[in-house]
Amino acid sequence: MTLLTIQNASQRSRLSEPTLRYYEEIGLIGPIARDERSGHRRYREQDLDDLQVLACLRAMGVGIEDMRTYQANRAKGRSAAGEQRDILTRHAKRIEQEIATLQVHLRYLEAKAGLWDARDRGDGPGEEAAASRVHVLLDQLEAVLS
Amino acid sequence: MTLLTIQNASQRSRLSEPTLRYYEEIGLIGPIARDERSGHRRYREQDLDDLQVLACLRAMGVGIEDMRTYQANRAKGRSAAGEQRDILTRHAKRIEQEIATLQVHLRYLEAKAGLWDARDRGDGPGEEAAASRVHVLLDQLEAVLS
DNA sequence: GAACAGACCTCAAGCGCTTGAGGTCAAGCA
DNA sequence: TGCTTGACCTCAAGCGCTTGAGGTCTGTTC
Repeated sequence: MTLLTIQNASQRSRLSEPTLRYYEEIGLIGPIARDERSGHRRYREQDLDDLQVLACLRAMGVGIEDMRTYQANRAKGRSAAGEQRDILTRHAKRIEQEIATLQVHLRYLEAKAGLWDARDRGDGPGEEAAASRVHVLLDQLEAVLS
Repeated sequence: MTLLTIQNASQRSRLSEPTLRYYEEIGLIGPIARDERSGHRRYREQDLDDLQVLACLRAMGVGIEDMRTYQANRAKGRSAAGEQRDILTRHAKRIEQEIATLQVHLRYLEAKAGLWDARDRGDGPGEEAAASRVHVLLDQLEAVLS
């Protein structure tokens, strides 16, 4: 049975070391075994599996409480499959929404950056005031859309 | 000159009341005038313009320090236009990246939700173990991609 | 005139981490 | 043998707000 240091566990799970300690502290993963002399954490392969799952969920913006539920259900197997699916589809919807919003923002940012660019080059008299007015309009548009 | 309560300002800027107080506290917007008797905040149209801009920036994930810079530059007009454009294009890149990542996650979530769905219906003997194995593989894939 | 509702105030704590300070432990080297 | 290095430890504070507690002010109703 291979035991991993927190550094190894961090690399393989792609979670930072403080995050690993944090997840243990709040009980998202069970207490990790310690080295007797040094008191340092030693992770088992089993722990790594758990971390892998948590890392995925986190990457998708799943909140701590949902992670907790998901982990608990994982142990139950088939009987809790429905709830697992619900958690995931709920987040899939959130992400779809988020993508749509970001795409609006992106268009806005590009338009606006273009404006400052024109202003930077200073395209003639009256340009300054006109650009300023367009800025305000764009901001208002964005406020309505967001 | 119309003066607005914090509630009105919140509605029109789409920033929560605590956020308005917070932005004032950290100096993102200048100190807001107060009603003499009650001590309640009274927002001017000028303040609303500032809030509008901040709301846009925030909606796009621009950090506080960049907001501060952006606001300061706004007052300078043409001379700081280059820096304004930089802030915006920098964030545009971030958002593009974010969209790409989210799209990967979305595909992953859908695949995974489908798996739990199959497991829920229980498609026969041996299915349980097989699904479990696929779960682990998917998690690893996601860990690499994210 | 007293009681109530509603909008506002300030202050403190919570979220999910990250960052930093300050200290311990274990191994390698002069 | 003492000294350095590096990986680890714990604890506290910071991020950008949000939420909640507890109190004040103003206006309305009985």
